[in-house]
Amino acid sequence: MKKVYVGMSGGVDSSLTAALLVEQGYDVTGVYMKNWAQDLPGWACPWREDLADAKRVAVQLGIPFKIYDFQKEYKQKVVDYMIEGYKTGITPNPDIMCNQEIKFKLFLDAALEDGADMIATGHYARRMPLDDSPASSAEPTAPRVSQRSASSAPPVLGHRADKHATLRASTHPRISSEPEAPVGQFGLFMAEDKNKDQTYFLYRVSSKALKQVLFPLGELTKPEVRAEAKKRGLATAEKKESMGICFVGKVDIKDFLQQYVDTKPGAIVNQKGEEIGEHDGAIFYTIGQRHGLDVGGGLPYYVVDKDIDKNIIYVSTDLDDERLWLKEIKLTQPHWINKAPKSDTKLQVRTRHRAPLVNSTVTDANTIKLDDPIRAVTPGQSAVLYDGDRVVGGGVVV
RNA sequence: UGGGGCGUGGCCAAGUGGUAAGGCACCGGGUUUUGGUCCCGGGAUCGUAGGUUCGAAUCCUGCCGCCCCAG
Repeated sequence: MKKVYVGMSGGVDSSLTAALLVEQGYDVTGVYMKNWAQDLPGWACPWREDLADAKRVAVQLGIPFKIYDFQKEYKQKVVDYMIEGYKTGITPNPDIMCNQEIKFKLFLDAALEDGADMIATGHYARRMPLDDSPASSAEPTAPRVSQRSASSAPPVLGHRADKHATLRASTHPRISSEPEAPVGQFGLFMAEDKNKDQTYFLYRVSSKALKQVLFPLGELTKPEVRAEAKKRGLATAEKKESMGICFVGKVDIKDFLQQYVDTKPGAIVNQKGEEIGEHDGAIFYTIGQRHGLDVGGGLPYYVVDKDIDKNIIYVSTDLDDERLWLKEIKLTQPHWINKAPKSDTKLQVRTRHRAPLVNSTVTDANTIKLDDPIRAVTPGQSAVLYDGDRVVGGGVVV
């Protein structure tokens, strides 16, 4: 009987995950990962309730229950990564980091060491064995060498890319790119419920880890999960969705950062070059952002760029501002789940959770040319590439 | 202190006699396992003091403030 350790957060999804595995005959152990337990000014960390809920469900299911304390590692690998990223002017994605470093590395390793054969989580994603004929190779297009599109790249983009590349290089990037895994075994696929699919956050999971991971909810829709949980009388069946940074919760990111970073007021400059207001720290703002600028009158302003060194944020009322619509994305720290795509491979990409897929061409390991421009592609966020339902991999936007 | 114009919620801005549109910002809520986007909801008696009128933000007068022309 396979021994499976299930990450139980105290929510419906992971609760039902555990229940399903028990029913499927696995030897299930529930594990609550204690990653964050600190209150913040004006915000109480719900870890006690979450732990209690997870434990309650474990008791209902009659499975062993454990607590793994990863607070130290979570702080280092996820929170510090996030804080450092913001300091350099990018907009990091802590949840992707959390999956890479904590759930599918630390937790996996700890579980295996503890005697588990596999781990499982309540993610909406699917894992399936790949055929011998690797589905990874999409038909190669015109057999030309990857051509740089220097001409088509807007000057602004080039400038910005360089700027951020420099910034990143000066820090210690915490996202480590996995060595290319051998083709084979398992691929990561979008969930059946395209509305809840969470593969965007999982593209940095290694194929090695995928061999030992189960996603029992991959074939279910959210309403079904709710119904099934209710049918089984799980204590968390009606629990409200939790949102925000995983394990930390719905904290105001600005309030959170202010606990760790000192900032100074700076200028808000519009598309005409006029200073139209003052912000309280450029690191708090991200590309495409509209609210929080406190500048009113006429049309809404959107952040189109920022200069972290000068502490200036650039805004525009022009919805078609060229700085807001990129046709090409430059990546750093690429990570491919099974195999890197060949040059000029046609794939689909998304640059944020739940965003529609956009047809694109991977011209080389770190360049994606988009068929249609994407709004507010943001440095620090990830671009994830799909081949149909299969997650090919992706990288961090530079 | 010669002439002209303006002053509506934090900002922009409709409304010129019938009892305050709309947008932005902000706040609250919703969507969302990051940030962001998006969606819904919320606020003013109209610079001020009088007058005319059944009734005024809308007409008249004084005052205050601002802008332009006045070279």
